[in-house]
Parts: sequence; C-alpha cells; structure tokens
Amino acid sequence: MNISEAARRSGLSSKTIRYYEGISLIAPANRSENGYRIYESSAVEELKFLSRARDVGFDLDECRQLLDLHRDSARKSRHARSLVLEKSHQLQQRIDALVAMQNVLQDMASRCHGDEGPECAILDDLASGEEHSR
Amino acid sequence: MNISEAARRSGLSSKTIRYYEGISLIAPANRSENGYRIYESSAVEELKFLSRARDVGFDLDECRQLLDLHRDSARKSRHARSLVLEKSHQLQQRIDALVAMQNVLQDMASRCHGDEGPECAILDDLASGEEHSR
DNA sequence: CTTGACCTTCCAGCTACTGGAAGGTTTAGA
DNA sequence: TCTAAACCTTCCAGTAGCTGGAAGGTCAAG
Repeated sequence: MNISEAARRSGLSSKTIRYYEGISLIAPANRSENGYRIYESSAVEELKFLSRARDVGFDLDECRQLLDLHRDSARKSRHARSLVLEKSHQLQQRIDALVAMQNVLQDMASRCHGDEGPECAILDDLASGEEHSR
Repeated sequence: MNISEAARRSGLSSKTIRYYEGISLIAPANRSENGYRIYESSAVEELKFLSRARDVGFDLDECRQLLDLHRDSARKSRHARSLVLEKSHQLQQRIDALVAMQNVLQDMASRCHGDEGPECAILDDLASGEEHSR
C-alpha cells in the first residue's frame, strides 16, 4: 500500500511517517518502480504502535526504546514497566503543576468584577505577586 | 541596575530578558556608555508581571495582551477576565488529557509483571491497541 | 597586569512535527 | 487525447520559548 493508506490505517499523517523514517525511528520503506514508498501490514503495525505510545505521552526517544523492546523477543518486561512508571510519574508532576496554575487562575477570576471598569484583581495580582489562598 | 540584577529581581534569566526585548515584548532598555542595558525598578516590575503571567500558563502573545491591559488606565477588566477564563478552560482540557493518559499508563503497569521475562502487558497493549477499562 | 565576572551580538539547537514549493505519476473523465 | 484531480517525491522554513555557546568588549579587585 502507499503512504496515504498506511497513514489512514495507522492514525499518523503521511508527513509524520516520512518524518519518522527520516529520523530512523522506523526502517526505510521499500520503494516501488516509480519511487513511491510501499508499506506492508507489518510496517503499519509498527506505526500503530508508535501512534499509541505517543498518545499516552511517550516522547520519540522513549518510543524508540519501546519499539526496541517490542521487537526484541528476549526482552525483559521490567524494562517496559520501568519506562511506564517513570512516564506516569512525569505526567503526575505535569498534572500537579497545571492544577496549581488553574487554581490560581480560578481564584483570580473569582475576585475580578469583569466589567467595563479598569479595576481588576487579575492585573493587580500579576503586578503585585500577591500570594493566593489556594 | 544591570541585566543580571534585573534578572535576579524578576525571576527571569538574563537571556530571557534579552529575548523578550528582541521580540518587542518589552521596550528596548536604555544603555549606559559602555553599551550595557540599564533597568529601572519600573522595568523590573514589568518583568515580574511577565514572569508571573508565564507561571500561570499564559503564552507570550497572551502576556503581551495582559501587559497592554496592565499599562492601559482606560482598560476594561472584562478583557482580562475573559483571557483568564479562556486560559483556565485550556488548562482544564490539557489536564483532562493528561489524566486520561495517566490512567492508561497505570492500567498498563498494573497488568505487567515487570520481571525478567518477555511477556509484557504493556507492549502487548501498545501493539494491539486494546481498549482499556476507562 | 592578570583573573574573573560581568556585558554585548549572533548563530545554532531543542521537540515533533507541519506547511508549502517545485516537480513527477497516475487515474478518471470529457 | 487532453486535462484536472489526487496522489507521490524531496527539500526548506517555520512553529514556541527559550538555552547554550562562541567571540569579543568592559570593569573591579588583588
């Protein structure tokens, strides 16, 4: 199949597939006579794997490691597990940070009249660096 | 004061301050005879404002709008409020997405032995695209 | 007079793509 | 048979928000 069909089946864009090939995340696709890339369903499986790994938050370097494990029949599952736990921890930290930001925003909004006047708790807060009661 | 002192007081790096000047987020600093940038405390206040706005999740374009409002004595507080509510909404969406990812990771990790063997629920999930219980 | 800590400008690189230009190929239809 | 649409190719540039580093000027202390 051509690249657009592989894209459709994998959930990635054609651009992304070429990009992944460019950075050697996947093996170079075979080419047909006219120079078009050809994909087997096994290649599409790898693309799907990548798409899912990206979806749950892994960066491309981590995807590379996961793909290596996926391909390695002598792998040890603790390697995959440790990648997942580490990523889960990172996500939790990002979530905590975002929630903290959101609390500040909500607090600001709750104290701002939001009317036609210039008085504004939000701008005052940003200007003064006032502490917020969580 | 010199740039490093302004950096120390504002919580930004010298590099970042120069960058903000480069993209015209702040006015060009006056220069002393030797060409060094000089900062008044009023400039430091603007830098602090930016630092805080970045901290709660605003991107540089939004910071620019907030700074414009901050400087405008005829501003309307509903403009600031609407920026905050919109940002809050965006943060909530990002949080929801990250939480969903984290749930998937936790589920994967819970079903993976994480031992010396090759059998691995994580890699199987990524390979198969299996649905996860929430 | 040297050392170290500042300062300057400018250029490159980071992530993970995406958009677009310029051009070749294929296929369906008038 | 011509043409238009819809593919495909490569390559280059841009995105956000800095950060690192090179090459060089300045300044204060010892």
